[in-house]
Amino acid sequence: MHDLAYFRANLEAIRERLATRGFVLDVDRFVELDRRRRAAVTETEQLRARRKVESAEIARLRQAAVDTEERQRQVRQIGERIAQLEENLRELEDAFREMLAGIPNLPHESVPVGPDETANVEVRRFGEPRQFDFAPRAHWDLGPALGILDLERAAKIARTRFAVYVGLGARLERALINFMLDVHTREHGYTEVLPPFLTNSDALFGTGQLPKFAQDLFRIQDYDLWLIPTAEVPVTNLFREETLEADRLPIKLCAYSPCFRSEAGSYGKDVRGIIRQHQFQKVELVKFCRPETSYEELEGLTRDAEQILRKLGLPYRVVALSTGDLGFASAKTYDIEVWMPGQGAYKEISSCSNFEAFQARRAGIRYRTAKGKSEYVHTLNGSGLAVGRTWVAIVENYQQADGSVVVPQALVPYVGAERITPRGEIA
RNA sequence: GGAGGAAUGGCCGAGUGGUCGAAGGCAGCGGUCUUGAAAACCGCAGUGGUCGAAAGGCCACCGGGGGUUCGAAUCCCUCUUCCUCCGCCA
Repeated sequence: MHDLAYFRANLEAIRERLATRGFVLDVDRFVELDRRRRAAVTETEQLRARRKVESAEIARLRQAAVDTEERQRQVRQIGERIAQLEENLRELEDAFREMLAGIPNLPHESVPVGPDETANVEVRRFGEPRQFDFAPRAHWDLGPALGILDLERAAKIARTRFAVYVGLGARLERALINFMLDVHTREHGYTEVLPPFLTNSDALFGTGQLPKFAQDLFRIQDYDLWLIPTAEVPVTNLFREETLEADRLPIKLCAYSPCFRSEAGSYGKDVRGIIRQHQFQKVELVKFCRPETSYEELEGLTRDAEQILRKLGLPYRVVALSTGDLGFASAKTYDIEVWMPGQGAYKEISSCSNFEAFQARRAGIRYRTAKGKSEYVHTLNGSGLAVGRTWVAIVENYQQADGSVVVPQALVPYVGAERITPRGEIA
């Protein structure tokens, strides 16, 4: 959500800026809606002011024992007129708010301008893709062969795009979650939270998933509850409609959660394996900070996420998304992409964004400045990391010619094994 | 799930139909006094919207939504949250 006064005062510049991310702002419609809405507000309020005065007059007259029947009748008519105007105003407000809530954030000035992901800019790289002396296999071959991943039974009990992890496969997933949480809490200063995995509509509006992206979510029947698509939603909304003390900032939280996405419209994309699932596990990093430090905090948050890959010895690169590839609420985003030998490509494993005050305005998250004024915080988040994709990266990068997988050193204490070999836990 | 009670400004707490945006206290800010501070005293102080160049008006907000009324913090309905008791449960 944009700041209304700022938005009105800079319409043309904003229209041009939004165009770089492929959003067409209907300036005429905005101006017209805003004009009509304000006219309705003025008219309604003037009538309300009149009713107030008249009512006070009635009170006075009645104390003086004067008959007020006729006056009451007149004021009743004013009241009826107000009710009509209020209904009209409500419609205008709804239309206006809906339009405003559907406008994406403005890209930060440092974001490369371009129409789509082809304009993304690589900012750094870590490690080199390993040279195999055999043909590396993809995880959808390795997993079932090792008996650690069962997609067929998952489809039977749920549907396609779900997975069952078995034996050391399940253990590896759990090990990664604990490893990531330990690194972020012990070494990077984040506080761990374990939030609800379902949230209400208000929370999803706050972070920007609603109203525009309802089709990407799973909804619970008969309740105003949805399965979270990311822990960003419950964690960012922790402080919804709250004013934080400035000396508490920045607040750094991390959370493990499963994430649920309908993946509507992604037919034919990443259909094999577990790259794209309806349910996956993720450790999320979330920050609340003062506006003047948010870009510094974005660099730090991205480094924190990268650190997991470094410790695991997985090659990756960091990419600055172009204006055309930015998510709805983001002002700037770095994607971290890990090397996947089975697919011969770098695949997104984390997305780290600064939302500036866009989410804070929607969710009403403020802080009190030194002068005592309350202002909106900046919010940031990033995956630290997507656990399922990290699982894939380990299996594919650490595979051996005999089909086994060597466990990265940093993870051995968590997995309790140095190597994953077929065990046949479930036939 | 059932029965009762509660929800007022940063905090505490008055207020059951008519200048109540809301007494009082605490905390906050400015000032007087003081070498300085404290105390005391005086004053200022909420959020959002809207009109206005500004000064300043006006409107809304007493947990959320709806209703009754000329007029609602006050009455009615409903929802939410918290507390007490019963039931159930991990």
